[in-house]
Amino acid sequence: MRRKITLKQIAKELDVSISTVSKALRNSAEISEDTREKVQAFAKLYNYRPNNIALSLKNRQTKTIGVIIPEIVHHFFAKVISGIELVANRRGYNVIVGLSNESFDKEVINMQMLANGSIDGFILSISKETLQLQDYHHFNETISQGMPIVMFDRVVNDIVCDKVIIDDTKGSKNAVRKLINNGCRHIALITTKDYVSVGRLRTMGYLEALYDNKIELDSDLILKMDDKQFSEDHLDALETEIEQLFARNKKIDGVFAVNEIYAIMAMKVARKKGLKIPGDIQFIGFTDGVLSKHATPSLSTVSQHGQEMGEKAATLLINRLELEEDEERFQTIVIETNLIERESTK
Amino acid sequence: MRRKITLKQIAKELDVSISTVSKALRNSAEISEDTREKVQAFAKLYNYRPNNIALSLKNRQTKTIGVIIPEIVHHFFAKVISGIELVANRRGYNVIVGLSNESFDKEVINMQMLANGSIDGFILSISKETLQLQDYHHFNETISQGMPIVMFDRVVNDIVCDKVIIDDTKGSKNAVRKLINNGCRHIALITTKDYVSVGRLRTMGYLEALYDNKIELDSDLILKMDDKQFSEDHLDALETEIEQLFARNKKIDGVFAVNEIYAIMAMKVARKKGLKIPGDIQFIGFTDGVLSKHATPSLSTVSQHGQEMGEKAATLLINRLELEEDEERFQTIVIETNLIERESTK
DNA sequence: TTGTACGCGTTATCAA
DNA sequence: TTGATAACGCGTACAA
Repeated sequence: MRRKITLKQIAKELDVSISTVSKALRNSAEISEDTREKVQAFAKLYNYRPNNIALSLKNRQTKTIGVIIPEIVHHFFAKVISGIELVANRRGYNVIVGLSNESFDKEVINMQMLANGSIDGFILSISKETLQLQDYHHFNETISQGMPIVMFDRVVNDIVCDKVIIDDTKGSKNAVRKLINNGCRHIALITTKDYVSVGRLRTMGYLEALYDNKIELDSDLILKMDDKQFSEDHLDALETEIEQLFARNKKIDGVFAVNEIYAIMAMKVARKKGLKIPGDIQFIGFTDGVLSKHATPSLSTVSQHGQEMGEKAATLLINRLELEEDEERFQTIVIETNLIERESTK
Repeated sequence: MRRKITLKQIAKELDVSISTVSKALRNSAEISEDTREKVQAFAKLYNYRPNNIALSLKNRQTKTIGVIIPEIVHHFFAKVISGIELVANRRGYNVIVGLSNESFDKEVINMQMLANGSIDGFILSISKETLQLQDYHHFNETISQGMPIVMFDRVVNDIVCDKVIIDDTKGSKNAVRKLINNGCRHIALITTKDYVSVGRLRTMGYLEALYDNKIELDSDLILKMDDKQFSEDHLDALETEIEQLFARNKKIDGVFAVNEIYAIMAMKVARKKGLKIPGDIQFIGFTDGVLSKHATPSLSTVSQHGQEMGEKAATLLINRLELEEDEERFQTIVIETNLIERESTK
């Protein structure tokens, strides 16, 4: 099992110096046509490729982007990665993925692992546990070491870096307004605890829409789930909670959920109770997922444009990496959401 | 924006040699307690971490695994990655992901990018285009350069390497047998063109089950889709094809589909025609996905155990990487499938 | 107990 | 036109 061929080996075989080989391969004008051809032919024969690691060491850059996401088995994050990959590869960068699994410790460890020279910069979405603990030292440390970070979707203001987000409040406000315009007056909200930034913002959108339309807030209609991750247990608990929500609010005629699974679950419960969708009750979720599209009835959702988010994030990061001087101004790009109307709304 | 601190800088600050610093940090007995403490304190203060790139170059190993998959926005592949990550991180490896997007060229480019020193070995699933072209030179080249490959799910016999697969034939045979036992006699098969290995094998399972149960094969019941990827267009075409399938076979009472989306689509079409599930017609799909679980009715499927596949693949690869001598025997691990019965079957 | 020298693979600079 | 040398950051065998 032979090793990959190196400049040194080529040089030895051809009885020239290493630097001659190096120059010949890079078509340097310094080298005679003769040697150049000889070297290139030999290199081609043995399928020579420069060693990336050595180049990284020398150039002090790895041409690799580190991506940390809370969970990969999730359509939205998968889409984002897909977008990052697209831009990164086009601009000559690799993408390396780390999973935090919604855990603070794993997030920290994963970042340390990558920050020690493996990558040039991070693109990440903060884990729920980190958001809850509000411990952001690892981000600040990374940044102060000169490694840029771009955050997407789940971000916090405390950290000074580029960000790509959607207007969660506006997106959910539009959704709830749509329900109201469609005649709903008793709209339930299924959301997460407030430490999840996107959950909080989407809740705000719900409140604003009610307020704008002079619909009185009924806190009994709001369900805040405490989810670390979508475990099986969590789903069961979710179902029970939703059943109780329906039990104590007989007049619910609309549901807005801050993610796909909550909405699907709510539809399931409603259907079990014999409610007609969208006749008796209408539903809107929040995400990009396949579940929404293929559910029965298909679910209207606020689209997050995950792919675009990934592309924007990668562009932001690479631009910063390739900037000559330190550009101090950090950007926050807000991606427009749009409401995809399907069968769950009138 | 300061750079990461290096041994050299510490040495200079403390006015000792680089190797002294290196040894002190690694708790070498050679170094006096005095200097050791001094160095360690300083290093801690400046948050010193050895540069991975330099270590990779020196040790001639990167402690990184390259994963190439055809498509990340896909529950099964996401699950596999998740499994790979789990094992890899536990054993001190990073995971770097490349997407082939079902394209031969992208697969080749991505592999070349990573093979030049960035990683120690590959875990991959072959793209559809590659399977169609039957051009496997890039795999053989990689292997002959001493870089191990572990293939999963979509594999080919021509390549000598470790593999992790499921028994596709057996899995689908069981599924179809289940339909037969449940009383189905006119079972449609929705599959892919034969160049997709798993499609072919699953088709075989279907045929075997029919044969074993002395049910005559009706080729009109078989639909072979030519899908490069699950684009929107493809889905539309799929729906049309399925409608025609139902139109020309009035008596269909069971459907076996080689993936989730085909099955869900077929259910949708059947429901549109007013058929009761599972009363009039029963469905079984093939995969791990969320769609199946949350569909209405929920879809019975052959579970592929993607997470386990990833774990096994990573274990296989890392074991080989850490083996002293070249172990020539290659393994093919077959993961058991099992039928998850949900509401789409009796 | 500490320091020097070397090598990992590459490129840039300077000398021959 | 070619080659020697240094440097990227690290660890280690060996010398002091």
